[in-house]
Amino acid sequence: MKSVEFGSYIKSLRESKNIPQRIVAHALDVDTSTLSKMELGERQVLISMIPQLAKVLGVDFKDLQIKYITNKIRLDFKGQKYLIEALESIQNELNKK
Amino acid sequence: MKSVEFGSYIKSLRESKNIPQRIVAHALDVDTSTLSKMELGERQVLISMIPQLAKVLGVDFKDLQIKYITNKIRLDFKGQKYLIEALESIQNELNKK
DNA sequence: TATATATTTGACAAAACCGTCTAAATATTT
DNA sequence: AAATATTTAGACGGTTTTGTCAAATATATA
Repeated sequence: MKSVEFGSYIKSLRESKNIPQRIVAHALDVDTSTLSKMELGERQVLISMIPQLAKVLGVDFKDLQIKYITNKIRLDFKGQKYLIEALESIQNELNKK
Repeated sequence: MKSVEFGSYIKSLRESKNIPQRIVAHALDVDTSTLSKMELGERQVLISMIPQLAKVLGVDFKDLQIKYITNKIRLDFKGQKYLIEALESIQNELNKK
């Protein structure tokens, strides 16, 4: 599956700071080929990579995690009629705890 | 990965109505072996199956979709620090549209 | 109990997905 | 323009996931 969205986001972040893939790839412990594919949406960015990614890109971890999650939910459940209700339901559940 | 939650839910639904796997499997166009594994969490239930599933099990589609989505989000993002904020963010976005 | 029905299991091949390697393509610097 | 650095693409083997088949278990019924 080609998802692109989050990949192109981190790519634009990286480019805006003039960091070569070499550096980011090393921080994620993959090679530049894999990172390139992640940026182009041909490989998944794992949620476990968000901490290292935020660090090496010099952005706020919180913001990046939120970006990642919202993007994933948008993608996974695009067009599902009761997504809003589902989000409310899980929020209620989380607020209780 | 063994996720179980939603699988055992539809299994209990099916059993409470005394519907054999044969019927449900046919509605989903898989064989009973696959359905058995879905119920036991050894195969994924696809979101695209929810309509047929609701119909054959005689339950409300809305409720079942919500159940599916909440379960998946809980599973995918368990332990992520800013999940609540991400949910709020995507809700804002959806309410605007 | 014997028989039929339902469910689960394990083996299997097909498909999807992964990260790496190599080399080509592209961009940047000197 | 040449040299260097960066990014992308394709091929590859390895791993994971998939659905089916056939056999093994479990459950229900005559």
